[in-house]
Amino acid sequence: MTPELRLLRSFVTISEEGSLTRAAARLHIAQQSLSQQVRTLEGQLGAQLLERTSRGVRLTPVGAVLVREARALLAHADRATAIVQRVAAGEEGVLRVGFLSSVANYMLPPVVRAFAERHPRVELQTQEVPIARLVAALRAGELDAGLTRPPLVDDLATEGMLTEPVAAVLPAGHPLAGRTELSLAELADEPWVLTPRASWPPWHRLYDEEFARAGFEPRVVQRGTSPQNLLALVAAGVGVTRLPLSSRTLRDSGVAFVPLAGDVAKVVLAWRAGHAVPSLAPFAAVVREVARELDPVAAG
Amino acid sequence: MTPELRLLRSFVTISEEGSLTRAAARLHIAQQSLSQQVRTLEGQLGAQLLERTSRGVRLTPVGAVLVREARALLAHADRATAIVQRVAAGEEGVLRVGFLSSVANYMLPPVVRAFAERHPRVELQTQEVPIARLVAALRAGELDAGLTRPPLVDDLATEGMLTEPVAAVLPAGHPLAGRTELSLAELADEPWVLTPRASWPPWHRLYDEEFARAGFEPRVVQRGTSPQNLLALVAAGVGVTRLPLSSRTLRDSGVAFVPLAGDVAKVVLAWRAGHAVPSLAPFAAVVREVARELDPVAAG
DNA sequence: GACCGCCACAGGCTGTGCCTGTGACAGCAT
DNA sequence: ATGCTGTCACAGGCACAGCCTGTGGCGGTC
Repeated sequence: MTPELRLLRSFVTISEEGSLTRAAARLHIAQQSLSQQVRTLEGQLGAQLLERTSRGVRLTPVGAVLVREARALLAHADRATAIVQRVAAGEEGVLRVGFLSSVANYMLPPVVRAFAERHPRVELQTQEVPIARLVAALRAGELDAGLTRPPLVDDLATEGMLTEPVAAVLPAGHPLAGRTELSLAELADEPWVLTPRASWPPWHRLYDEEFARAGFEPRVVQRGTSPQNLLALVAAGVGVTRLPLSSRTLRDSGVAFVPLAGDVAKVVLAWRAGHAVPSLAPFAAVVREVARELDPVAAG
Repeated sequence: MTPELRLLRSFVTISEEGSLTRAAARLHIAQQSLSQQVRTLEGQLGAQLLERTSRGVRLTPVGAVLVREARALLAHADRATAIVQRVAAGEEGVLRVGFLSSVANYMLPPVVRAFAERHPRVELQTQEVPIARLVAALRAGELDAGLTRPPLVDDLATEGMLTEPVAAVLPAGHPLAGRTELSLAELADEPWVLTPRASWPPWHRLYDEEFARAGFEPRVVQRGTSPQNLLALVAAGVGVTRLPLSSRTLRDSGVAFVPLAGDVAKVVLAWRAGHAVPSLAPFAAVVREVARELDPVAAG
């Protein structure tokens, strides 16, 4: 029968004090209770642990071994609870974060670097995932958080991290490519390339509203599944599209980015509502900070 | 606050069963009690450990870490109690045994060999010590046992291990050296060499009685502190002495051993009364066995 | 829509483990 | 010698931790 840690702790104290009376005082219990604890311990281990004298107690050989083992075990227990508490505090463990391509391209490197510096004991596992898979993985608990773009779904909680300008993307030689700014309405008659509606319906419902507000319904000549894909189609002259200005870095030739006046895109941190893992809070703090550095005005 | 092992054991069971109800059944307690234990655990660690669903429970990330740590800790605890119990059973540990010279010369090697074979996990520390130091070391707890010769003192417990013949030891050319047997009385007029009375008074009081029974008081011409010493004096022709027959092996020239009819010497295992260490019992068993092999008739 | 299995809440009981009071014993000083 | 002071052990009483039973809400399933 394995004794409880409490009994072991008492016994170690007794061995340190060499006296039940003094040990009891240190443990804030009565000497009689401690005497009883020792008897329990001796019963559980089936061996005499103390030699009782009229001037205190002395360890028997078995008692000495028990003290040695108990010390090690108690130290182990303290270490174990410390680990658990660090994990609970989000200071240690694993955090799995999915990034949307159009967010990863400029936020992933600084976020990873800053987080590794701030929280070296947390292993940050990142991956670039399409929106539908990201949402599914969050819901299934396969990812702990995602840096993505709204709108999402009700059962995911979100926190806005960044608001950034949106640009029209035109083939390099397009008549409007030289403009410093455009309104969406000016692109009413252009052929459009957009992502497939099925890739993430909530986005497309938002697009529908925005196009409707601009007074037209875009003529979609082709669908592309990723920003890179869309940029390639634009560069090939298939049509125009609309992307966050930061997507500029994804392609350096054949396309022109012209800011769309008043048009903004948000980046949010998303996680399963009610299932925030402990290290999510520190992570969110780091992302907020990185966002501030990327654009001190627009962040938040 | 460090949880008790009982709570950790319960939690590991819960993680194995994935359900409070089933785990409670396995632990032979009510589901409600187990639920309460988990709440206690969560309170002590300051973190949610389980995700309660309508179809069981699932570990939170912190809970998973706790299970991992708890498993390791519980295994450690089991190992520790096993060690203590082995020590308590005398199957492991250290045993310090003092041997008298006149016992060590023929018993130490077979005892050490047999004990090492029988109890490989007990470290047997042996040393050859004069009788007075042996008794003092036993009383002080510096030795756990001694293989020695009676009489000793009241506060040492003893168990007879061997009874062996005693011989007169004569210089090689002595007129009686050719005899196959002698009585003590026949040596009444010889010059004697014996150990100093102060080396161990109880022995000398016994010698006094025995010499008195033989009808004389020996004329001691010189004192020698060890069997080897006495043998050297006899070989030098200084006088005769009396030793266990087994002391023959201590010197192979210049002396003759002639058995003394009816005279026997005992070897006893001695230890501090009431302070027998656990591995003493196995040790005594081995000594008994070795004694039987040394002399199947006289042992005991 | 009723049933079944899950977990949580509430209240009562029991036994573990605490306390106080007391005794035996050894060492020490008077 | 004889009390005095320290030690630990024994015995009895009490309180609360931790168990039980009864009950309710909630999701999934038939």
